[in-house]
Amino acid sequence: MSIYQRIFTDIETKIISGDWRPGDRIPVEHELVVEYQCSRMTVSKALSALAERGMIVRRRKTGSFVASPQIDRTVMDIQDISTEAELAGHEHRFEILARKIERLGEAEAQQLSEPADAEVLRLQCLHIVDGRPNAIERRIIMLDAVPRAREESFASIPPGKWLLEQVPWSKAKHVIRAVSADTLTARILQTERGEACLSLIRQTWQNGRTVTYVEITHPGDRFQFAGTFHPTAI
Amino acid sequence: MSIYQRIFTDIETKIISGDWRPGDRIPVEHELVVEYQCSRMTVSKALSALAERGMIVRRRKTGSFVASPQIDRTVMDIQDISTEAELAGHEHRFEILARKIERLGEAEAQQLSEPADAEVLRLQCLHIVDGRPNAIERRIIMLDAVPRAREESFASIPPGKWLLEQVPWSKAKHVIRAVSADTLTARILQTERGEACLSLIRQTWQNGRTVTYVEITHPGDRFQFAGTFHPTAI
DNA sequence: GCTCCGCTTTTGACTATACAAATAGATATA
DNA sequence: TATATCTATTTGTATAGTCAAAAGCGGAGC
Repeated sequence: MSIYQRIFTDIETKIISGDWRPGDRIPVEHELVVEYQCSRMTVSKALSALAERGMIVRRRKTGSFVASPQIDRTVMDIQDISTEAELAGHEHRFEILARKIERLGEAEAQQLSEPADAEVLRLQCLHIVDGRPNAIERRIIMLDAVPRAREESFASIPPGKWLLEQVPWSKAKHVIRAVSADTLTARILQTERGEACLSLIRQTWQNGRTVTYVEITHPGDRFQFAGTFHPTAI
Repeated sequence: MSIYQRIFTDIETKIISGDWRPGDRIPVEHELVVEYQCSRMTVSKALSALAERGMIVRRRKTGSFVASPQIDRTVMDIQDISTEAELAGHEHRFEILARKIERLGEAEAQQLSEPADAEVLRLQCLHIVDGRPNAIERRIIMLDAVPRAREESFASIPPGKWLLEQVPWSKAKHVIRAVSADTLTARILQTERGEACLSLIRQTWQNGRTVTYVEITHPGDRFQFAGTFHPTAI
């Protein structure tokens, strides 16, 4: 493994593991030169690669810092709902519909590849944009991975945003599907039973352990994902 | 603009414009050193950046070549349907349901930001995977951008794949939605009217001109998009 | 014909150095 | 006090080289 790859993965590991958190300053190039006994060019190459991936930001004179996670730059701009709505200039609020601590059932445990008796926090949350229901969020938070969730009421901060602050820079897997609204979902989203809904499922890991599993269901007539692929801009 | 940025964008432009096509060999580092009057490191930096973006592949001894387009590495792995099905080990075939040359209507022209009287090839194509309808593809090809489409019957090659060969490395915009199947769509996809369907709309440009506009509608129970975000692997 | 060996080309990784640009913070000036 | 200027730090870009690894190619030997 080359030196710059080692520097890259070492720093990436520290960020992904939560050892270094967003805003933390990472060693300046000169310090890494000493640590790895290599030239500044080599360090610079590793840091530039990290910067291009959006994991760190670099500023002259002040140094390099762990960036704020964006959940996903590779799978379109799927941010947490509240941030997304605010950026688009919409008014966003949310309601916690259900919140309970349980143990994982057999089927779910298998689906998440987690032990069947793991303690989880199960949340149901309704997102309302400009006064209309925009999404229903069904979430499982693994309590052994995020013990602080046990005391969090999510009264003032939506679960997705809260988790981003607690567990930054994790791995995630996404699935996007179209599903028909069942009776309950339709009632909550104030739409028709059978209405086409866009469903985003995301499972998030940190250090190989599942952190959260969430399904976000949007009414098809009020939501879409968009992404522009422009190869330009270096 | 720095030298390596100039090299990067110069080559990118040649690829995006179709000047250099997939498989074409691009000048070796030494030639670019002479052309741009710079050091090899600078050339190497530009070419490595292009390689990391997947636009070129580099091989020792043989040189660097324009890569085959993947449509989109940034917006999940949305390839053309036949390639995708084959990779997953499924049997794929397709039927052209309709093929006619028309002029763009007023509404469509506005939607595509193209002149209202532009000549287009309008296609409707059914994709069948493992014997079941998997997608209906409604496509518009701008004939001034791809004149050769006028003579192509698409009997043996699906339109998406054919276009990839004709117009490699373009810009694209994607929208993913959930829609309810109308009567016609439901009949073609052999599903129920009102059934949730996953719709992918893609508009593709080259040199600022629309090349094609396509809506691919999948039955919700037979299709999903999946993407894993793994920050690892340099 | 076939296999193995060495030559050559091309990329990959790295060093040591240089200068430029940005800018936070200290200092000097009005 | 407010503003302008200087300075030191850190990153950004570039040079001119070295050595290494991969791999195509041709020739020697069988």
